[in-house]
Amino acid sequence: MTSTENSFIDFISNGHDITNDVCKAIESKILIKKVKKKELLQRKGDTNLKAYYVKSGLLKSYTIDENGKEHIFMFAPEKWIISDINSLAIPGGSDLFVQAIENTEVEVISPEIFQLISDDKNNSHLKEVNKLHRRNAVLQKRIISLMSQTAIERYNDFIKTYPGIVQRVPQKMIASYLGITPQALSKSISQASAKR
Amino acid sequence: MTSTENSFIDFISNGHDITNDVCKAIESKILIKKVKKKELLQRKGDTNLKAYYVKSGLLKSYTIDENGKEHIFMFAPEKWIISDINSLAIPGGSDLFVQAIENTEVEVISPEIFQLISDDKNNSHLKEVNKLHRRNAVLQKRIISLMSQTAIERYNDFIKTYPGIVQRVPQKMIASYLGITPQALSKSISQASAKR
DNA sequence: CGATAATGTTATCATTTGTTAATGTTTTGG
DNA sequence: CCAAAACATTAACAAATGATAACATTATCG
Repeated sequence: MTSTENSFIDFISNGHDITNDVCKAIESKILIKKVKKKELLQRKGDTNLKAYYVKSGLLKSYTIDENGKEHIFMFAPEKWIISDINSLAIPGGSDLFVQAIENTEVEVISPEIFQLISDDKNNSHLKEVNKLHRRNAVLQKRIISLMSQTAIERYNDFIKTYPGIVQRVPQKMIASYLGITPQALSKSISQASAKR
Repeated sequence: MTSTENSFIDFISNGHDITNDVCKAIESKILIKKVKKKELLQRKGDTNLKAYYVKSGLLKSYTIDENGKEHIFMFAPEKWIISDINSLAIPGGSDLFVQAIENTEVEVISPEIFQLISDDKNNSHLKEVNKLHRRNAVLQKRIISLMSQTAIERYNDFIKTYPGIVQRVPQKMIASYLGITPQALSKSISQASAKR
């Protein structure tokens, strides 16, 4: 990855050997989309799942439980990919909503594009698998964190894990990400700073 | 998968087109290991990571937090694969311990075996990726569950997700999986049954 | 079998987090 | 700039969960 990476092709080219043919085939299928703040890219239950490479702006993926409460699954700032492609392998469509927090420009990546990459014999598939493993590891860490840490501890970890995001999203979203109410987070933060 | 699947080869052959050569190469590298109850297959921090296909018995993977409390990440009964192969992509070695709950027979799968599968051009790599996506989806569901459900709700889900396991593991392990103390689970269960 | 360890239950009290509501502040968009 | 919406904070009380301890039950293994 160069420091100027700003496209899905750059993103996956990192460490991959992608043939020029495949590269062009992919580029021809990638769609650029601009979404405004609060606009939805994907709804829970959607079956035509896509992935989104964020060129600029900020997205979130989240679920809404039976009580109508929102739970953010992840944030995706510039150069991140957000998707619920998982759900391709699962009946019932997407579990998640994807919505723009800021005005955002994304590259829309359809499942067929992943297919192209996988079909490219010159490409080292291990890299793709490796990325899935990394994602897996992130999820694993988060589960363990949810089971073993208190909300304020998770908050402090969050700040380290997503530097800069705290400044860009309302605190209630961070609470949602942490799995607690905005009130509880506000309380925790003020108590924690009072101790110092 | 046939209903008599009882090996890693059977497991990955499901839906894959594996050449006979690769198949034999894999088989020659798979090691069968018997572990007794409470025996450790892997320790936190281990760098020579393996995956384990469970032929019989029952394994758990777990972490131990700063307070010495155990948090179970997953259970693996017969025909499941347990691994922290994720951590291959992450510095610092494994996050998890893997230990036998019952006397267990496993096939030890080293990373090079995954390499063999990935290098087999006749094999549809998408299937491998698909499995990772499924695993991903499971983790995702669990995170959402941890954020949005109460302990007793997670317990009821657990019973559905892992039928039969409730009978095979001590309740305190289920508590650990759910992210609560054994006492809290005992309380929750008795309260829930009292309401009926 | 019998001693020991492991597990499950119950109880009490503390802590964390949730719920609801009120209020003040900030942001947004016309 | 102004009105409305979104957000943050605080408070009082409820509910869930944790910590600790005591005790009962069950499993293990020599």
